[in-house]
Amino acid sequence: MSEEVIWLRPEHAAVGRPAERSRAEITAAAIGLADREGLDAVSMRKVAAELGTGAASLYRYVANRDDLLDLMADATAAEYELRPPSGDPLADLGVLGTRSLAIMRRHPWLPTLVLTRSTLGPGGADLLEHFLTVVDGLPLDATAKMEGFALLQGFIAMYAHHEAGAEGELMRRQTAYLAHVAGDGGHPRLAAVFAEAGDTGADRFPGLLRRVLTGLLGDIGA
Amino acid sequence: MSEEVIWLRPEHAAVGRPAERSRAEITAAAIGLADREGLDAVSMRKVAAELGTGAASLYRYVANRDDLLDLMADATAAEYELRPPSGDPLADLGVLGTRSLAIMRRHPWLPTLVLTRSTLGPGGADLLEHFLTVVDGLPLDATAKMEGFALLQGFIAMYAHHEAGAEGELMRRQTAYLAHVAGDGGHPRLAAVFAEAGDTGADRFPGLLRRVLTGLLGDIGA
DNA sequence: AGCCGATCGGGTACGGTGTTCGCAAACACC
DNA sequence: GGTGTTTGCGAACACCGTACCCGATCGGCT
Repeated sequence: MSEEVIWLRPEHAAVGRPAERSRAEITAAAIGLADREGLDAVSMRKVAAELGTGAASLYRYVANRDDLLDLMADATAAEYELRPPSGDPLADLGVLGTRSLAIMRRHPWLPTLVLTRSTLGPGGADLLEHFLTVVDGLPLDATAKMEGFALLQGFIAMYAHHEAGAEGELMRRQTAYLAHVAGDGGHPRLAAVFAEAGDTGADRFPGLLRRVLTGLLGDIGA
Repeated sequence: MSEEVIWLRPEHAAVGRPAERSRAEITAAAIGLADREGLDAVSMRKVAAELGTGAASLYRYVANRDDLLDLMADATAAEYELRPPSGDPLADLGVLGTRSLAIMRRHPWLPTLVLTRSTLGPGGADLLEHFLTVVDGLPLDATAKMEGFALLQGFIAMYAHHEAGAEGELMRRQTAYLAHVAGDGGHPRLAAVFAEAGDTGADRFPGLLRRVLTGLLGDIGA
């Protein structure tokens, strides 16, 4: 029944009783739920309740929960506003990365999905095509371009993931522990880092993004 | 009860009935289970069964399942064989990254944990200290060094994660879909990538690692 | 107009999960 | 030897993803 990715399976059958809902509608409900209460709240029952129906009904639209997560992740790609390349790949990738971060800030659950199951649907494919267009002139082979795309997406997801958890309880505990270890005498460099501290509110993203990009492009066009 | 990270809580009480097991023993059982059957198989019941006891008993050693996952991830850091810096940071980071990849290949579940909850325990702290020692002479501020550590770990986890799933069913479906999209006429660059193909078995890791590292270190010392 | 074939809707049920509660058992110490 | 404290762990709870089944509902054909 589900031997292929969901986007290769027909959404509705051609004959029989017509469906009352659509994949898009269910995806929207799931995204709203995740935005409000986090990814763990996206259970089949809760999404179904959001639509005023029962959990079993969702399986008419989606083979399993992972399919739904894939739909959610791919749907966010519609929030890009892809512009034709300007001719300056580094600048274009900077803009692309910034947009990506903005989207992930809007959907705090997205980094987790990107990092653990990076599935590409129609939206992801369009995004990938755009990326390939931007890096078209660069002296990179096909594999390197694909690696670049994955690496860029992954890096931004990591940044957003970290940023989203920065104010959370887990991060508080982590720094508390590292501070503890830094004071045990056996980790002088770590202690030095804590001393230098300097958690100035400056946004580190642009600089980091540039570093990653220069690494990606093989230090051309800096 | 569990306001702090598990490594800041005493493993055993000083008085009363002595415990029959240890965190290390439980961690080892969980790691064995994960190595054999994957991370999803690491349920409290299954881990307990591995030790010939009941699920509830584990909660005397661990506050919840996430604590156990943190213990597992940190325990793998013991598999590093950290050597004193040679004076060539780029080379040292190269061997460090290679070791990291080897460990993640041994424990296919590790990348997921590193990517989603990058908690540092005693092992992670030692690793971080080692990293800081290696990059000590470089003209980077404290924040940049910490970012470099996170980025390096994250990148290697992504690589290992992708590599582990390369032969799997999900990846097969993904490429099947992308091939389908590449043939729809609307994604010429993607089609070009498929045409260039060239999935030669060459190991891409060393080159990729070098790229990421040069990006990290601000293109010094290449 | 009426039937028929096929799909949809969704209640119910199954097996599994993380976690809490409560109590009996086991030890260290006075 | 009693006592205080901790551990071991079966039972129970709430929730999860998912399979099954059957009545409801439609389009197309006769």
